Amino acid sequence: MATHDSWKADIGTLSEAVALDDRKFVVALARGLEVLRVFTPSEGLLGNQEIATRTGLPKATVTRLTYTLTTLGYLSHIDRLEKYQLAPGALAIGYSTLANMRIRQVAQPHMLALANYTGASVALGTRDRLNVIYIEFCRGKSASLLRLGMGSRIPVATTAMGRALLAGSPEKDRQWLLRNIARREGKKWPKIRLGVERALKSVNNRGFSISTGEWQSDINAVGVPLVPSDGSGVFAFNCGAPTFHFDRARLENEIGPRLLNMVRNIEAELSGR
Amino acid sequence: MATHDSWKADIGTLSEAVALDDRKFVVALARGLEVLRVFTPSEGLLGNQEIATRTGLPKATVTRLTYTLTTLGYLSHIDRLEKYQLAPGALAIGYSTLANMRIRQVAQPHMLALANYTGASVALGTRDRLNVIYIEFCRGKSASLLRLGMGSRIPVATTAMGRALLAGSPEKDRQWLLRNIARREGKKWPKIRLGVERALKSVNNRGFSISTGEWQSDINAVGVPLVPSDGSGVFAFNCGAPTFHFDRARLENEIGPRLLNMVRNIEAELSGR
DNA sequence: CATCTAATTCCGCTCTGCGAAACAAGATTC
DNA sequence: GAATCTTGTTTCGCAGAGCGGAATTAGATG
Repeated sequence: MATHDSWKADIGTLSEAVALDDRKFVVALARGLEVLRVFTPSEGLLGNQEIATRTGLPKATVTRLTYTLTTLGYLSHIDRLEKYQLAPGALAIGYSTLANMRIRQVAQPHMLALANYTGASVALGTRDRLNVIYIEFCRGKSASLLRLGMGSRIPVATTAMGRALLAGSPEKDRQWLLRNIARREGKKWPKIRLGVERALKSVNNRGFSISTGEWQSDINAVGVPLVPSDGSGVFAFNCGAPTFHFDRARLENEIGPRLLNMVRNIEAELSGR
Repeated sequence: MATHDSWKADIGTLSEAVALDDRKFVVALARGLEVLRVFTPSEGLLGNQEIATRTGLPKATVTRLTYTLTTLGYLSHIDRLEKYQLAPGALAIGYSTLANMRIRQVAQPHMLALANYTGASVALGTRDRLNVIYIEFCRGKSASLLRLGMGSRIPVATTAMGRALLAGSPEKDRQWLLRNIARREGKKWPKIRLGVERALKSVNNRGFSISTGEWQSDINAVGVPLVPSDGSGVFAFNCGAPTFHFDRARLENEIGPRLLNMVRNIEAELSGR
């Protein structure tokens, strides 16, 4: 096998590292998708060279892949800069994904109600690789600083929502995730680990996780996992606001239980009918 | 070459039909992406068989592709139903795409202002294949019936925004689009064509296109194209409301010019600084 | 004009990806 | 409970798609 297998390190959807010498695995497809993945919200314009170094693929291969992706409308080429950017085709797939998450429609009104009542922001998210992605978001009055919204990516290990997702994931996924986060965080891991373990216990005991300024120093939040019985995935909600608005006591005694209650209602509505 | 090339008919990004026997074209990648595309907002759960018939690919091939996509986190398998659905990985790519469209950030406040002032909904969209996709949306007070929002797909030929996009596209793309729409619409085409041609003239003369109930019988709207000078694509705005709110005269004399003015401002802001 | 750097093209080789057909696993019917 | 659907997986030999090192082109820079 070739030497360009850096993406191995980063798969993380399935429950265990795969045998990648697998006869069923279509490498060309994986590589093409990997090219799309190197475009991130912060890195939106890339040339073939940059793509090549970032993916570890040889230049010639990248040329072919970008050519194909451009032909199909997933990338577009900015002639003036000799760079590529993601094109609407990539959007279309994302929107189809979003449209098929019934949980969003069901959850939205509940989230809105809670956001209005508490004045905080309420979000619904799920996990992709080592990130959490918001798939629905209700801005509270005190939204203030928070530069978040749908599509935002936040870390797994230091946020209330991320920790709730961890708690809701099957054991194998959780192990895999923690292993990889540990590797990435290096020295910071021991401290992070403590927070995670405390949060997992908290979810088991009280139903919600807490993060007090562990990600953004001025934001406190609670999180609750939701695993729909139809097996459609693992989700989590959070409710967060600036620290001066939610102190720890209020988080534990009021907001946490309230968010939990909301999730119970959504859960019932999802499986009922 | 194999007989499974239905997707040829549907490419539509580049300026002219490609030589697909091209040595540079990675077929396996194209096929894998085609598998993702058969999942639409209305068809969110598909089994291998269904995917095979919809794409025209042989079963064995589909098995391999779905296996790969699942491994990578773009599809997830619902065991209970023996079906696949789009997974968060697909979302992530879409969000990265959105995040890199500077036009959204720039346009948003302007759109909001116009929506508030007119009471109508204002949207920003771009094209993917034969559809228009909303990438930003401001709901007006009179939003009422309109079941739209970000990610909505609307037709090209019968909507104000679609027609504005047509007007803003390079000649070759426009030709290609019209040819394909004609083919799809069949008998209805002659009538649709008239509306399109009138709209193209209208954009040239007055700067905006109009659709009065030609898509949704109770919605009137105007549209204005915007082609940023950085070559990042072709976009269009619309401003629409129920017919009783926007009669034709008001559309032509007030809303159209106002939307056009808004777009000029956005354009200036985009290229300036 | 020489010297960068980035993108594309060439081209021969290899191993990937292909797909018909066989196989497996449930459901349904009679 | 044998026979017949339907849907998904696996096998396996072959063809040629995709690969990637190296050469080439195209622009920018000094």
